[in-house]
Amino acid sequence: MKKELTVIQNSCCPAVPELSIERNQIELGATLLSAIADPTRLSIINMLAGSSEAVCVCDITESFTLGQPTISHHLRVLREAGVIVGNKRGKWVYYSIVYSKLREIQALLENVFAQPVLV
Amino acid sequence: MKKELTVIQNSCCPAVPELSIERNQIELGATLLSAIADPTRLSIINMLAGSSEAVCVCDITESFTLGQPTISHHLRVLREAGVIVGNKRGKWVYYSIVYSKLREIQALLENVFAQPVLV
DNA sequence: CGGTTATATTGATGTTTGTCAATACTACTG
DNA sequence: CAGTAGTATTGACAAACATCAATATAACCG
Repeated sequence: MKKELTVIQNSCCPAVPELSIERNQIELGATLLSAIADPTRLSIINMLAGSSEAVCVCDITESFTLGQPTISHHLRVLREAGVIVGNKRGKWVYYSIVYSKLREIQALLENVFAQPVLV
Repeated sequence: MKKELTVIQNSCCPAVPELSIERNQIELGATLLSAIADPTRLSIINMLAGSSEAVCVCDITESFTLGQPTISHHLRVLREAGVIVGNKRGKWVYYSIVYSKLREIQALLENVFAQPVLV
C-alpha cells in the first residue's frame, strides 16, 4: 500500500518572524512609556508642552486635586525618565519639557511599530 | 510716609498654563500607553508588526522564556486595548496588528506633546 | 468516544505603583 | 535668628500588575 501524500498540517506557521528591534530598545521603550503612561503625568507633560515658560511646581500642583507630595512624586518620575527638567529659582522650582526626549519616545515607537522594509 | 512701590514677588508665575487637550484624551492615552508599556508586550507588537502574516500563539510563546499562561495574559491585555486581534483557525489562534490603533496611539502622543499654535 | 494539543482562565503570590500624612530641607522674611 | 512658604523625601497602605501552577475549554486525531 503506497504511502499517502497528505500534507499533515502539524505546523501552525510557515515561518516564525524575528524581532526587528534590539532588546535594549525594547527595554528602554518600556521604561519611557511607563514613565508617561499615567493620566496625571500626561497632563503635566501637556501643560508644560503648552507653556512658553517653565512652570512652577505650585502652579502645577494647583491644577490638580492631588496632594503636593503626590505631584512631587509624579514630577520625580518624569524627571528621572528625562522627560522634564527642574530649575530652582529662589524658593521656587520651575519645570520644563525636554523636547528631545519626547522626540526620542516617538522615534522608539516608530521603530517598534515599523513594518520591515519590503524587499 | 508714602507707600512703597516695591513689587513684591509673591507670585511665582505670570500665568498658569491651561491644558490644550481634553480629559477624555488624557485618560484614553494613559490607558493605551499602559497597555503597551511592557517589554514583553512591546516585543509582541514588534514581532507582529514585522510579519506579513498573522502569527500563531505557539510561535509567539516560543519566542519568550515566559510560560504560556503569561503570554496569554499579555495577549489579552493587547487584545482588550484594541492593539491586536485574534483569529481562530482550527485549534490555533493567529494574532495580527490593528495598525489603525497604532496610528491612534501615535496621534494621541502628538496631541499631548504638541505645543500650542503660536498666534 | 478517549486522548492529545493549543489556548484561555482561575487562583495564588510577590512586586510595583499611586496616594496620603508626616517630616525634612531650603530659601526667603521680618 | 525665628518663623514661614515652597518643594522633596520617607513611610505606610491599598490597588494594580506580572508571573506561575493548576485547571478549563475547544478542536483535532485515532
